[in-house]
Amino acid sequence: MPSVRLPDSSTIEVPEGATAMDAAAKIGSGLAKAAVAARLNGELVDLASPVADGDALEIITGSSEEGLEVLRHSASHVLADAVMELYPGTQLGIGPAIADGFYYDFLLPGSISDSDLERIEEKMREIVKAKAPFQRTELSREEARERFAGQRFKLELLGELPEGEVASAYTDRSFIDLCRGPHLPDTGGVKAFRLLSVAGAYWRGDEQNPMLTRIYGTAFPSKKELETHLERLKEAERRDHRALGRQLDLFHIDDEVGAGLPLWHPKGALLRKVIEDFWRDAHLANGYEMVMIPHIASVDLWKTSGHWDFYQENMYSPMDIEGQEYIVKPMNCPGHIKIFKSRTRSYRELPVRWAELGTVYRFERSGVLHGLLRVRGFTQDDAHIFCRPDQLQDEIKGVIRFVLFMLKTFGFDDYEVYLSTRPEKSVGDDAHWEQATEALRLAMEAEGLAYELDPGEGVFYGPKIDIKIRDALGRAWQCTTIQVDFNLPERFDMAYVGEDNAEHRPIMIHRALLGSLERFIGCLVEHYAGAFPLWLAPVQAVILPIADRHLDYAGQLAERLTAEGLRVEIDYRKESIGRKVRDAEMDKVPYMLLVGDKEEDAGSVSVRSYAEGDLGPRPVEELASDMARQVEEKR
RNA sequence: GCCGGCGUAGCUCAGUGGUAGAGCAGCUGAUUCGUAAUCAGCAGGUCGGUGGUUCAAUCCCACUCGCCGGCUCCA
Repeated sequence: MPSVRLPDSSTIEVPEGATAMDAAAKIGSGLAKAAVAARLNGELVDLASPVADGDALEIITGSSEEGLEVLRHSASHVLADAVMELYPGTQLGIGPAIADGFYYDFLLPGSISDSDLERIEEKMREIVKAKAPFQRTELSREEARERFAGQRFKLELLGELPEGEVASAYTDRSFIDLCRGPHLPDTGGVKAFRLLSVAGAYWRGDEQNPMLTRIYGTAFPSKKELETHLERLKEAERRDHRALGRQLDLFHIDDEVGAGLPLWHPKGALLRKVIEDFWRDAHLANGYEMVMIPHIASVDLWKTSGHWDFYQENMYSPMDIEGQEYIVKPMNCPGHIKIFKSRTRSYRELPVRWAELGTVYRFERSGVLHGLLRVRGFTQDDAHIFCRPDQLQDEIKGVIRFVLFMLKTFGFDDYEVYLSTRPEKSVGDDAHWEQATEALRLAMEAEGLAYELDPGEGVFYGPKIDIKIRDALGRAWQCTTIQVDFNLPERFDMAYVGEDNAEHRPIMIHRALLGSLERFIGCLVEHYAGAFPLWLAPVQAVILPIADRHLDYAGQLAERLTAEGLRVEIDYRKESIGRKVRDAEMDKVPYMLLVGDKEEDAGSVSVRSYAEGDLGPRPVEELASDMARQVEEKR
């Protein structure tokens, strides 16, 4: 009898001609039930695959990452099966599993909307109930072309399949799809699924290609896990910075002002001030100096910098000022370069690190605007470091250390790091690009920062390190960027006088740590779900007098806390204490301070914390110093 | 920009081919209260904008602006 090896290096014997499923059943009926696929000698295969003597076998269940993928991929086939039946004449695109579910792209004869999803789900449930087996067939090119005649996208994919690779198709009921697999044994395994949305998507993500209709859905091994996931999506909605921005009165975006141009309300502006103050202090402490530049500049500057040629699609049209053309700045770098060039620089003064909260304006296509996360006018926490070649590594390392400190202070410890290389539209010679990319790579490795490669995603003048933070819905937003640039110094003919009394070209590092205040605050709001830690909260404590006769004492308390540098408000309204507490809770104020007869007599205050609820009475002095310490520690 | 959806009071949302409602917020008055909504009254909308169809449009159509989910693109 053939025997197969299991992951725990034990072996089991199976009958001649047994499949992976048979082996799973032999291990245990529970496992057989949960099994979705198998890994046979390292390769992911269907459970129907035969096993041979000496094979290494691992049973994949829906609870593993790979198992989920198989389940969702099968769900996408069920979706396509349903759509093909409901909308004859549909052209199939592709239908992969993705992070939280799956999608399938179709070119439909007509159009569908969200309201059609129910009908499609209904049909899918029918197909699931039918427990139609997923059947794998391997086809010759010719057979495949025949089977997919009329399916233009499938034929396109087929044509691109490498010669050596076998063309396989999976069928369930009368539905057939070109597919590598593996799949569940039958459609019955797709028990817990939900279609979520319909969206447009270009075939192969290219604007030149036709736009297909993409249907998104998700699937889980059990109904319970599906419910949990749907709950999570709802929770994410509650964290949405656009809703919280309104609720907490932080900002709004006004039609008449313009799309993508946020207006900061007092509380939002205060939050910004706190962040900006911290940012300035941190920069001064880290060897940076502050600079400031104007918001518009002559078109000549942008021609010299290369923006006019390489960045024009993101820039606003020139405005005429006495016959001269000016442009609203999309970046701050040329301004900082001009400051460098305002006099002769010695090698002794390098590196210079010049920082500015620089507001820039960029044209963004209307469809991409998104709350604070994607706007047309924003303030970058920008800085440019001009250094000698021998200083480059240390400077990049310093920036990496600095940014990790900043992100940590704001409570972000979950982020993704990318190294973006030369894009198609770019300036400069290959040697410099190579050198710059290498410098970034080495610095990250020296700092022990794990990263992924993002080929072709650099800026036109240089490669970059990007750090992305996720929003409530799990979408990653680029915040931090660190860019090495040999090109702008050359375009502007920058120089410093070296030890040898000759002129040398400085290297430039562009970097934004938070990215832009707008995007960063958008992420921050979602990160904390609007309940900011004490040091960031626009209103840190609200004093709630029980009755009007306690207003004097409330005033004294406010004065005492304000003297400590704390941001305090008094709720003067003639409302019940329950009401005042509720409203403060809704505003997510970190501390609610109740004062009544008892407190006034004892010189104390009853503390209710947003995070912990009723904390009981405390002496005023103790509270004041405790709060001040928390702020000091950025908690 | 593209695909699909949406736009009614400050907010959340009902509603109809015969020019509109609720709750909350707001204002006024009463209540002075102990940890998530005291009670009552009042006020508030050229139904996103423009044009068209119609005796009549918030509702139907076209265009436009904005928003939402994606795609493409980005801090």
